[in-house]
Amino acid sequence: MATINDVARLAGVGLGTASRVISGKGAVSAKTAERVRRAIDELKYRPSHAARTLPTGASHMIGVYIPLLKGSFYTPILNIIHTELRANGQNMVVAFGSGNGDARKQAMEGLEFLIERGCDGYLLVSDALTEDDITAIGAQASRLVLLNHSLKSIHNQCFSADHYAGGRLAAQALLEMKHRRIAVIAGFATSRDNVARINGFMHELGLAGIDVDAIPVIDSDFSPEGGWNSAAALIASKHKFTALFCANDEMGVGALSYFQQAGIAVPGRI
Amino acid sequence: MATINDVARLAGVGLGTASRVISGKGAVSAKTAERVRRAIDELKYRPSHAARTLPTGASHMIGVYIPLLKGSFYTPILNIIHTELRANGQNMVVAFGSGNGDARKQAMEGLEFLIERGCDGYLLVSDALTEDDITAIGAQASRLVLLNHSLKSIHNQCFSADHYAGGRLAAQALLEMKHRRIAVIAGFATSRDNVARINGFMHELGLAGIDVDAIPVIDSDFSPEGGWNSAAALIASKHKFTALFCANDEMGVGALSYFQQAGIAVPGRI
DNA sequence: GGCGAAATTGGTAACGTTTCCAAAATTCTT
DNA sequence: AAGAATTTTGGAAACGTTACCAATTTCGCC
Repeated sequence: MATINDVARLAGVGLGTASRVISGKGAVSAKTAERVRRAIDELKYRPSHAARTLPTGASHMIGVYIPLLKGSFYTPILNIIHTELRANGQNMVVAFGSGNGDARKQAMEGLEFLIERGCDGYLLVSDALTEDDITAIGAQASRLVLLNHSLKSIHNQCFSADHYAGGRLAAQALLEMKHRRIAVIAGFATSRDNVARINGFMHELGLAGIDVDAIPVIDSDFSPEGGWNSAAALIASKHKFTALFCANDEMGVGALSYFQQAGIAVPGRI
Repeated sequence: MATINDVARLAGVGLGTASRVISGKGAVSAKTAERVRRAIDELKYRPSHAARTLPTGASHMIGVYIPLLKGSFYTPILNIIHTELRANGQNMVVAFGSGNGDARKQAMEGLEFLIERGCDGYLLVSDALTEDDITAIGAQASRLVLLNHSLKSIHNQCFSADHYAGGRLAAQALLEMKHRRIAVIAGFATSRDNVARINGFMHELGLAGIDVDAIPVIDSDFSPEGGWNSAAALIASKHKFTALFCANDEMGVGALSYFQQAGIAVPGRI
């Protein structure tokens, strides 16, 4: 691979001048710049990313952690992050959850892996991290952004959707359609997202005078299979309901699939 | 950030010795190694990835290009690549297709982007590249692996599923179930995958004595929406068929969705 | 205890950039 | 035309690591 030295020699200029042309920083006369550019083309020169990182300290890589690459939740997020990063000349280095251990352990493993690589910044989509974890990564905490989670110590580096409001909106939609007998398929009971959505949903139903304690709620796992099984369980339980709230799309799809197989029309009977 | 020099000084050893302990290459006495390790802990030392890359030339990053992050085809591939890479201490740097321009242009843009970063190797999932493109990247061609495509000049760096055989297997499955009137929803007519699958499928039907020219084939686009529309078009066309072959899962899902909405039982009528 | 062999150690020279500073060349001003 | 001001240029030093070589220490053996 040709280096900047080769370029400088071929162009008959000094090292500094070649560097200025390549990086575009600092003035160079038009004539000289042209000569350097010709040398670059001739040698098919490409700057070494690693060598550039060393004196400047900027790696132009952003590490992104996603709990898992599956389903309809994280994938579009990853897609958008990638597009935005690339438009700004940044690289995306990714780490997904390993699937072993609890969510917090996986997230920290992923983050550590990314930190090893010396990224300029870190983008974590996970609500499992705690204040202790932030302390543990020390100075790197200042280059960390959290999505879908909020921690006091870095609260202005945290960005979330308002899941509580989401739950309320879902409830309002069903209430507007005059539904009063409503069933719920919830996600993991330990998931903050889930708890917030369900709470918001119930709160709104309560305001409408519905007895929320009588609402059948099945705790599931955010997966299509979980939605399928939960829908089956709801039907088997003989509870009567005209509408169903699922805490995420995946379970909604699973439930729809069960209803179709069971010959229950949606929309129609539910 | 602490450097290897800080570690060496604190441990009271030479630079070379510290390097040997950290990289694990070369013999160091147990006593000394322990001293160095304590210094590492105390300083929370982390080797700089970029500095390491410079003398060795190995960046420990593998660039992966995927045409798009959507649907059920590429995502699991990406997932598996990630798992395997990480288990070997490698990083995955990803580039997705931009969505602008033809597939070949996008793939080359993605590859160029990755090459800029100086990865150790490149993994491209794309059947759009040509021999000219391989020539264009010069020496980097030796560190390129192609998935789902094959080019003569680097044929031992190419790995593909046998789409023709896949089409044949699909046909055999339907024939075994005694289907004789079969419809087809194909993918992009320009897609090699699609052409191979359809050809394999038709070949097998031909062997079974079915008039393949009479088979209704609708060219679509591999998307659920395309499958939906094509299924609708097939039904509207009044062709009679008891089985349907879709060139990929996405279109299959779209077709199923249409049939459900149209009240056509699957399995049952189709 | 002394010798040779082997193991361990320290430090210099890369790796390919950027950043600076001083020197040289050019332009402007009078 | 001379001097001052400005622009352009070249090259040394630094970034943090690894690889190598030479020097030192340790060990085994008679």
